[in-house]
Amino acid sequence: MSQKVRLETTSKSNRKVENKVDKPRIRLSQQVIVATASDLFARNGFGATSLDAIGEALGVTKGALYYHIKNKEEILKLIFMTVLTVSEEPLRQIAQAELPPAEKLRRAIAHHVAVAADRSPAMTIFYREDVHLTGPFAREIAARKKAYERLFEKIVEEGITLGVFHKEIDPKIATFGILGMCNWLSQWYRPGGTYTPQQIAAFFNQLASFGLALPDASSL
Amino acid sequence: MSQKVRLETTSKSNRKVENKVDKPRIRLSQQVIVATASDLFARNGFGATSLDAIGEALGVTKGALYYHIKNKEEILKLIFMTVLTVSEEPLRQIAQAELPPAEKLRRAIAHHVAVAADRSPAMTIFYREDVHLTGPFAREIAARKKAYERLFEKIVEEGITLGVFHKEIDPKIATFGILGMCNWLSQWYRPGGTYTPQQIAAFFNQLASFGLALPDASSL
Amino acid sequence: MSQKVRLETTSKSNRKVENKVDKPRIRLSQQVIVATASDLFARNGFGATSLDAIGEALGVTKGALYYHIKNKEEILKLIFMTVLTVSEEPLRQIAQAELPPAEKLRRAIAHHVAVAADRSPAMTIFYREDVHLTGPFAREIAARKKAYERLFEKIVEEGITLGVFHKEIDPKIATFGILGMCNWLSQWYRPGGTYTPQQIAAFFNQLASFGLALPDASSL
Amino acid sequence: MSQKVRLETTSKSNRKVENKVDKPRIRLSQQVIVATASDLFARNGFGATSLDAIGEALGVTKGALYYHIKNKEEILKLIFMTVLTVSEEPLRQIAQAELPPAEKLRRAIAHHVAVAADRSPAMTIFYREDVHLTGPFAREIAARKKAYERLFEKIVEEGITLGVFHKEIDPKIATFGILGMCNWLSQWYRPGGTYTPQQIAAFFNQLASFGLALPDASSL
DNA sequence: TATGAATGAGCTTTCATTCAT
DNA sequence: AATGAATGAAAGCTCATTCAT
Repeated sequence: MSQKVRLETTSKSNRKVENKVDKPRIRLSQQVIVATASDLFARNGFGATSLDAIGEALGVTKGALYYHIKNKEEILKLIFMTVLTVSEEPLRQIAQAELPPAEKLRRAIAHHVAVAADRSPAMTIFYREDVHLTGPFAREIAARKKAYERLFEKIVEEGITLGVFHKEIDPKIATFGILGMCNWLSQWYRPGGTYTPQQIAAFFNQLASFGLALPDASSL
Repeated sequence: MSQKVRLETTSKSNRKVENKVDKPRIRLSQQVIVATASDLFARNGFGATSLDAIGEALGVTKGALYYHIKNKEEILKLIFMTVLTVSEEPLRQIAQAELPPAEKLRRAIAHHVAVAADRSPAMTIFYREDVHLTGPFAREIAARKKAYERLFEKIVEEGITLGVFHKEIDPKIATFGILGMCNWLSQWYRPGGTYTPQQIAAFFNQLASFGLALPDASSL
Repeated sequence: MSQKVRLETTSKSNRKVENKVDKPRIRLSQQVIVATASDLFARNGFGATSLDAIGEALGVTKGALYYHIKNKEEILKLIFMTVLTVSEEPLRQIAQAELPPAEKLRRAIAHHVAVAADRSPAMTIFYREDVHLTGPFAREIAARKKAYERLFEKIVEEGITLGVFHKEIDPKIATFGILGMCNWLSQWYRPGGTYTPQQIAAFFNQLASFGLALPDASSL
Repeated sequence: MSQKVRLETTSKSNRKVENKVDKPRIRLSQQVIVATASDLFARNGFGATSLDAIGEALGVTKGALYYHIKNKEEILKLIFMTVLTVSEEPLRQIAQAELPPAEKLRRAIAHHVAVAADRSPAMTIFYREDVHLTGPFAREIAARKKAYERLFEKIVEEGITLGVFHKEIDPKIATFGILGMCNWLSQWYRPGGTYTPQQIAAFFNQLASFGLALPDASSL
């Protein structure tokens, strides 16, 4: 008469218990959280990823996350910071180096493609979820993003000034074109595909430097 | 003497009243809703845009929206359909035309840039919010997106086959590069900027066809 | 470029248009509304039946309904009134008639079964949706329902007083039992089933009057 | 001097505080929720009972409920399961026992009345709110309800076959009659009334077995 | 450190009702 | 008489955040 009734619908608590079994139970930390969240944000979107989901993926309750992060937006901020951290310095080095512009461009593309390829989820988020940043941080990111683009642009300008790049193409537009080419990776690149990031970078450099058209195709 | 005290109680109601004044009060319809929603989705993201916000932007209650649309996702679907509708057919025409590949490529780029510039918010949404589509519609969109890319790719392949395009660049990667170049517009293009979409398209065609490097830059 | 995009999801307005075709377009009136609503309320519940649904079933917009009824609750009220109107008077006649109690009971059961069978939806609503009545009307219905039961009860009491019914069974409980037996029809009766309402009434009278047990089953 | 100003900002919070005083503040759990919801559903109907109302009755926010239940329908499902769980097994035992049919019937009625009286709100819901069940669960309940009725029916058939029950009454109709008699309890039974469930069951058995009419009322 | 439990704000959606046309 | 359109209130549900344990 007072028998417990149990529905077949796995209740919330049940689900948690079951999952705990197969989770590796890695030591929780900001880094681990950010890494896991990156994957989820990239796959499902920032807004559509709940802290519950992140916690579940990590084998902890969402409450535990707050021990390591201030709030959800902080995770996003950390992702943006990561992207900039790994991107900025190397490009600055390349831009400042004593090299011919064509070589600079080649290296810049290689660098950018490399980052985009091996930080794929973070990169996806970087260019998709910027609307969710607010306040001064949003402005900082926007500024640094612009600065990054400017470094690229300068390489192009340098090439034009030195007379090795076509001066008919506006350097800003060219830069946007090349960056777009690279950033678009996040829409289609999957690790383990036909080509390595290095090969892709080589193709892109070929395209950006010499174009598709064969030089002797004079009649075109 | 009997001064009215004004509290900081978020003057939501006030705001509404004020807004009504300057709203054109356009006749509500599916099209108008989709247009307004496009702007908001592009600016703030699909998930972060509430129906309340769309209603407010239109000067109606959110309830009124439901007289014209089935639900929030339908708005998104309509945006996706719009993008495909205006994109597909023209590209198909170009791809099938009796033209040299280089000219096809030039036209394809011009077409794609025109659409991306013309329908900037819709395009932004198209490539950013696809995660929010579900079910068969999501699959349909994915398939048609792929088909669109394939049309582009075929132009490149044709150029290679006919011996007018470099055969060193993988056609798939080249396509992704060119499409990325164009699609990236949605991240930086603003109507009324320095260049018209036509000029931008010309630059991109120049870049994709001949590259930045001057042909006589033999020492590279 | 400004082509209209149309989704395959039949929009609200579309649906309406399509339906209008096959509707007989009966002259709208309170009676017709109540009849249609009865079916829907009985099938789906009062709360789960929208005025939209009623309108659709009638081939008109819900707004049109308000020309004939004050509001949704009035429809419910009318249904309750109908049930009482067709039930009360005949039972009163039977109760007051100059007949032996057993015959009165037989007729009362026949009457009640007949009403329950041929006003099946209304009856279902009568005993299921009373919670949705409010105010004085709710009280009135409750009172008349009780009065109806009382008429039945009096027949039983009369039988006991006259020494033709078992005095061991409390007349109130017996009445509830018999009424329950009949009212339960609304849960299982479907027109066109194995038995006619008359036959069912006969079975019920047999059961209520003589029971299942055979009289000579003395050893039981 | 620096008095805090208190505005008349809809004292919602106040109201809550007041309520909290007289609420027992029982430990929240699925069981408690289901119990409270049963009362409210029975009294006001499933559709007309909001989760807000359930929460208020329990002294918690509606959000808190979702920690323990998946959604509103799950509460309903649990109620249905409870009814079946406490009903089925005992009746099965009775039906299978080595007993004369009349005794089986007596016990079956006693069992059914006991459950209906004991779980009055749940029983009310069981027979009133089945329209709100959907999908496979709805089908399962319907099937088990039918199976339960079938058990009853078999007892009647057995009595007829063994020659101890009237063969003039269709066993299916008799079963519906008897079950209706019992189920109707939920419409009028209140704990602490004149009779105990056991007494009511005895009356019903008397009625169903021997009827109201005195055997020597030969002239009927 | 982590959990279980709860809050409160916000969201999408539904719907009875109203009203200009 | 009837429609199209809109309102506003309420509902179910989700989720970031908090906090006692």
